Amino acid sequence: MKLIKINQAWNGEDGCVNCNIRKQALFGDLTRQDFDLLHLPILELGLSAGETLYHADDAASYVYTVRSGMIKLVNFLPDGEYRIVRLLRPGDLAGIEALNARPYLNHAVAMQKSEVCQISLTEVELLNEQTPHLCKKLTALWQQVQNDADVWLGQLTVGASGQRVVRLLLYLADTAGKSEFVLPSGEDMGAILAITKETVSRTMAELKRQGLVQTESPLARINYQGLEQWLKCVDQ
Amino acid sequence: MKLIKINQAWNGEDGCVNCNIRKQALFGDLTRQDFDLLHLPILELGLSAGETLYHADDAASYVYTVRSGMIKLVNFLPDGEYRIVRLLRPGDLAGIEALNARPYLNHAVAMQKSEVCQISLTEVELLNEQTPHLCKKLTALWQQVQNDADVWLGQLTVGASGQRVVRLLLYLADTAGKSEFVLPSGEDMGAILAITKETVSRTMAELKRQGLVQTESPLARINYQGLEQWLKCVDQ
DNA sequence: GACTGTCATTGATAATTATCATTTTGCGCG
DNA sequence: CGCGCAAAATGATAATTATCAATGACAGTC
Repeated sequence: MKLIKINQAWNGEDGCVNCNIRKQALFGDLTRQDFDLLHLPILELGLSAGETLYHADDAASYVYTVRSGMIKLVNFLPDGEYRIVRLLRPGDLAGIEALNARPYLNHAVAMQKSEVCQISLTEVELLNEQTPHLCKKLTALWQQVQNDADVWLGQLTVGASGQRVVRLLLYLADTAGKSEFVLPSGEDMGAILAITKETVSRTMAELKRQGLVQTESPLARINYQGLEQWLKCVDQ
Repeated sequence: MKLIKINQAWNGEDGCVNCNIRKQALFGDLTRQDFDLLHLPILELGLSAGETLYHADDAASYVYTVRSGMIKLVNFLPDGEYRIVRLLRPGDLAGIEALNARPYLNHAVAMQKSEVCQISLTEVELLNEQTPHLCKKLTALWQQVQNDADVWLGQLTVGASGQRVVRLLLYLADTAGKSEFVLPSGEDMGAILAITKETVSRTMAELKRQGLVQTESPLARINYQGLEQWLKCVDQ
């Protein structure tokens, strides 16, 4: 984990005011005056792929706004297996459950080179008392948590393995905003879909053979409509 | 759905002040003064088993605090199958996602005879602006959403069918606070665990044979520690 | 009390997926 | 440029689970 820079929260060309994802993120609704209430500068951190942002049950002091890349939230099972319960994209907030002095629920690990802003929990709680602008955004971020859980439970852990893989590809394309995106490792895809990496590999191979997916090193490009069609046709 | 009574929010013997689950519920932290800000009385509704509280995508005007019984949140899949994504117990809030003018995400259906309090969304939003006491509770309720999603994704949709059934039984005992509770139908258990009702039935039969579970009409009594042991031993 | 529909149970079989083993590929690093 | 490691791909087999079908239990109704 590497310190990239320190933002003087509002001012300066690298301040929040110029942040390209601020609108969607925690501080999206704050005014100039609100920012003046912040006591500490905001640290921006760089993570390389595989690096851990925090561990479950860590005493939590920060939440993190994802600026770029992708962070996975991981649960470890008693038997050593692991399961990915959520993927965080730019604009998402990691560690939101730490509000009200709760521990982190999961491990947060970067899946790619990523950047996050580290925000002190006490600052968030103070701000939340002194301005009403944070509350709405927090609610929206909580709704996002529920939304994601809904997709996970309703689509990604149901049905045949092929359907799950295809739905995941569509989901990744949706969140990336385009049909080209960084493809998670086979093991990670398995941990998301609750199937083995071998089954993932076989399904991906089949989809490539059908020309619906192309991979190039870490990137995948998918035929979005083709995969949607595939979902409808198969249904088996 | 049947109107049971109308609570004058604070006053009276049937008011919120005397509610046995208020401490954990949405209004748990409100003061006498806060209640005076409420304009409308609170309706208490009775649901019989199988009755629908609201549908996904309904224009949402209310949230509901569960007072007794159990409510399931259901998603329907394109192919007609359904999936239960959460179970709501006394103290839980149904329709929390409707804050900020969002539609309901799921269908809410009573699994047993249940009672809920109907709370107007506009009242919640007004209260939230005028007193800080609601915000903390709301956060706690959101955390509960995430917590449940975590359990669902991390334990109930992973591993062999037997493990899933056992983990669900332990979960139901935990939320009921005792080892005796109303057992969902086989189909519902399947919809929670993403397995078929037949597989559920076979597993339950085996557990009964081993004396770890007893059923009596709608109730089940489990040997909690025995099932925990079973989980450890099996691991297969 | 017979009827009827719903739900649970159980069996037989087919399909799917996990597991284990092996080979291949790709990539970082000296 | 090759070495070595890790991840992916692939094959063979076993185990699990879904599916289909039939039966049994039970509650509500006329």
